[in-house]
Amino acid sequence: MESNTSGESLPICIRNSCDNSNTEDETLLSKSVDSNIADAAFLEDNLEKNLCTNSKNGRFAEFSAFQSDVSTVREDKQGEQMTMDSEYWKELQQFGFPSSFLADTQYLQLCRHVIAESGSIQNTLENLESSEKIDNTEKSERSQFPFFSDLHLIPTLRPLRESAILPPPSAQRPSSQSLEYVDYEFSKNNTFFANDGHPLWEYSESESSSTPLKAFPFATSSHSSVKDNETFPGFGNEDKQFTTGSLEEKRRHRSLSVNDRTSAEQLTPVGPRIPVEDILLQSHRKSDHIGSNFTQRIDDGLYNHYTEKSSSVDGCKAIKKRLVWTPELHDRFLKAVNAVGVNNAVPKTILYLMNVEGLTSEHVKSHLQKYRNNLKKAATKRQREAGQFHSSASLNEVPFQNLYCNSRENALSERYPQVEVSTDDRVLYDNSLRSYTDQIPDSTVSGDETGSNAMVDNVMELDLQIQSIVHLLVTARHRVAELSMSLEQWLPHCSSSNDWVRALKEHTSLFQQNEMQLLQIQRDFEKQQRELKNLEKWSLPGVVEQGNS
DNA sequence: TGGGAAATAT
DNA sequence: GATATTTCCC
Repeated sequence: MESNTSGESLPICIRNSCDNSNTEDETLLSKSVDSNIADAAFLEDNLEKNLCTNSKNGRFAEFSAFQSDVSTVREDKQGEQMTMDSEYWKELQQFGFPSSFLADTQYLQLCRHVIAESGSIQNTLENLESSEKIDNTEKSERSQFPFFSDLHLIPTLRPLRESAILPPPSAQRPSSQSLEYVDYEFSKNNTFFANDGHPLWEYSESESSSTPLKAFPFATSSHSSVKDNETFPGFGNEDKQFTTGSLEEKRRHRSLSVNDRTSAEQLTPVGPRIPVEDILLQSHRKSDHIGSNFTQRIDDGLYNHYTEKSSSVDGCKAIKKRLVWTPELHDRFLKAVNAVGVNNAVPKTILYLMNVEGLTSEHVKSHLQKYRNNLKKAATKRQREAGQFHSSASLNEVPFQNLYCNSRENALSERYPQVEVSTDDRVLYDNSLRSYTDQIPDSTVSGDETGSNAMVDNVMELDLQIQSIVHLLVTARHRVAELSMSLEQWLPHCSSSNDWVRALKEHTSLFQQNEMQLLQIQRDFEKQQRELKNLEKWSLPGVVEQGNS
């Protein structure tokens, strides 16, 4: 066997031609397995922790009890299989467990599964190593394991999460509540904090799945004092406080006390931390405002560039420099928009919320225009393609589809989809479930949005986490599969026929099967993600591209 | 002021 | 030629 196609013909992932000796190969292989396990363990850990806190918090207190119940009932089935049984999950779901929670749980189990599988491969590998069967000379000829050396594929959870699409802080205001919305930060435990450290919400005790979270209305006391831009309705000019000094401390929570216009609702508090950023100022067109001082601070990095064009005169002529919407700016913009809801977003408000020095409502206006157009475009496109996601049938048990993507298609009809999201867990789950398994009663959506503002956000956050995890899982599994494939190749050269070899082979095929599924999952997943991205961040503005004329 | 669309700049 | 922004109009 060896004679033939030696090294190179060996398919698979040979990424670097290395000439490691076999021992090295083995080591690598072994290491790879180890790291797979570690990765999986890491995932498990995180998930578990997460679930733990949740339940500790009472959010899903009833779950454990329930679960143990169910599991005993289903003792017959094998633990693992049981978890893969979508009926089981449906059942749980009907008991009111939020989808995000169930999904977390499922993934946790998947992780365990991966660990288990990795573990057995490792064992096999160990056997293999100890086995005399492996002839050193034989081994020396093939070095197909080098590729694992540089596979630090598995990213850690955190970075992934960070790169995940941030859920728009949907700002649907709870119609009847006066929760204020603020930029948040996902914390490790179950409390969410605003950027300034103010706790926004946390999982609460309420058992009802519909209101698991508790939002902390800000310390209202504080806001009144806030005064920077004060009631935002008033600020008319763009000259915000140049007194940058204060920014950092700026209370991000400036609540606008109440709404201005539309009576009603909003307490649109704050936008993001409003540090007054720096931007370059542009000299405006002829009508320059206020004199000259446009501070032009170009903050490193952050803000953008007003591309200066006519370098010549500046003050006078209508030199307006073109504002480039950097990702940072756009990000703020999105936050601001989402804080109020696209439908209520108007330049002035956004401008206020963005709190960027030097930005004018005109800038915002046009950007908003573009934004809306993009949303419409995306929505349209989406409708067209509707119905593509559910492919991979086999994955019923992996409900990672997202959430706000297909949920409430209807509501969106009114143009700005993503922001419309105002649902509760249950709804999300129903929707996602529906797409995979049809039927399942539609729960009434619109019902209560009360206090779900924060909850919705939380759900989104959790869903995001799940997405990240799925990603990790897929990657991890993929890696394991890769590993097994190479093992398979190696096997034939090991002329041995022990049980472990057989077992290994079995594992191998198993993994290959899994891999297919996973790929499918991943594909779907990515697709959804793309869609989501489209809806949510349409395209980043000029950003990077540009150059060239 | 805000929305929308034409005009420009990149 | 396609986009991103700015202007112009209502």
